[in-house]
Amino acid sequence: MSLRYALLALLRVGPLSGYDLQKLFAESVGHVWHAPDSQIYPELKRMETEGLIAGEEQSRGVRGRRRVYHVTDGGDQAFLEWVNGPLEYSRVRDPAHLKAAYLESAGAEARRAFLENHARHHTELLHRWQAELERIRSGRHPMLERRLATTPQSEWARTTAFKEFAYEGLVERAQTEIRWAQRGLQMLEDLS
Amino acid sequence: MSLRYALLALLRVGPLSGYDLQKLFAESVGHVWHAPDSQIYPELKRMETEGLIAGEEQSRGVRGRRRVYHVTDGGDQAFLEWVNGPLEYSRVRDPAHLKAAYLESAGAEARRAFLENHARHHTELLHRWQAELERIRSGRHPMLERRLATTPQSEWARTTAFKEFAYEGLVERAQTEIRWAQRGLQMLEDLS
DNA sequence: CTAAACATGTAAAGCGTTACATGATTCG
DNA sequence: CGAATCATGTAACGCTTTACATGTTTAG
Repeated sequence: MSLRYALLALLRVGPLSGYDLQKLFAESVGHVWHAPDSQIYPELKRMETEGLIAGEEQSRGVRGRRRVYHVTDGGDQAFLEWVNGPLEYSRVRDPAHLKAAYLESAGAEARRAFLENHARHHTELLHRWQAELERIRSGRHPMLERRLATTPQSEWARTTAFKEFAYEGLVERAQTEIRWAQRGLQMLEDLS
Repeated sequence: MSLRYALLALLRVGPLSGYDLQKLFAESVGHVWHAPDSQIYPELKRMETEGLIAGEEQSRGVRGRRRVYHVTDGGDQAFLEWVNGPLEYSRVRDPAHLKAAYLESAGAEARRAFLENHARHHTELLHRWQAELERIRSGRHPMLERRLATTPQSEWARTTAFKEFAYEGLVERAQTEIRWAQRGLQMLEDLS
């Protein structure tokens, strides 16, 4: 349900084809909301039939074609309703902590592997998010640049601040997970 | 895919009916993996046809019946493969941080409401998990008690330690989210 | 006798994943 | 001319949610 708002957020900055959108998606919103192409194209179609976006068919070379979408007034309104509306939190469903709770049934090797993997996984995320933060702070973020180009200069600080803030939250979360896993590894040593 | 392992974890301690399981589920594993009854009953059936568990029909009063399930050798093995196997992390999909990244498009009121709600939501989770931790530490946890009853005393410390550890991770995560939201509220003041 | 608790599901719809499928264009 | 990139999907399957659906037993 959030996918369409992620797509609208990108399209609100300017018209894009499904392909461009998908590329841009991967290196911006995709960091907080993954979606494969096979989900993006059908969703764009659905959004068009619902009147949130409109597409124009363009030709590319002799036989090539691409469909460039832009946000309609309805889509803009839907986006604003989403950002201004309440967020519903989904139920807890946490494979890592579920497994952690039953780790005593695992072998010594599997316990260590689990915790090391947890630390590794979140370290990768941490790096990704730190790099993203760096790009935002240094003004080298592709989507943010496009975004600021259509934003009054008086709003630049605010716009950047919210982007930074979002990624800071992700960085802190990753750090918390890494600390937890490392404390777990320490615990394994203490227990043996 | 984790649901069945959560169910197996409970059943491995001792046979239970779908109803008992569902009640126990809500106050133990349900804290890290939510599932409604309408998902539990069909899953039990599927697990039975796959040979992971076996059910015995019991009568209750004149017309009443209940099906009591126990774990088969195959189910036990499947559970051990799960705890000993690698955990696959799902792709990032984070509604709260997605929205946070576009908060500058929201009105001042909606921004504050979002962050306050985020803090409130995670404060509730924090309380739930702290209470759970307290029950684990004081030996008043229903599932853990049943569990320890079938565990050699030499393993009690270890078993309890892993449960504590899992919930500590959840507590720390909730605290991180609350701190983040509160820093965001501070940021709103600073920006205005 | 009535409410709460016991007991067990079905059906439909939505979202997401994975695998499959195809073709055009541009650059070197 | 071949590889990379551009461009767009379909199909099948699985998990989750929500709503609906029904009946029994026990305690007060």
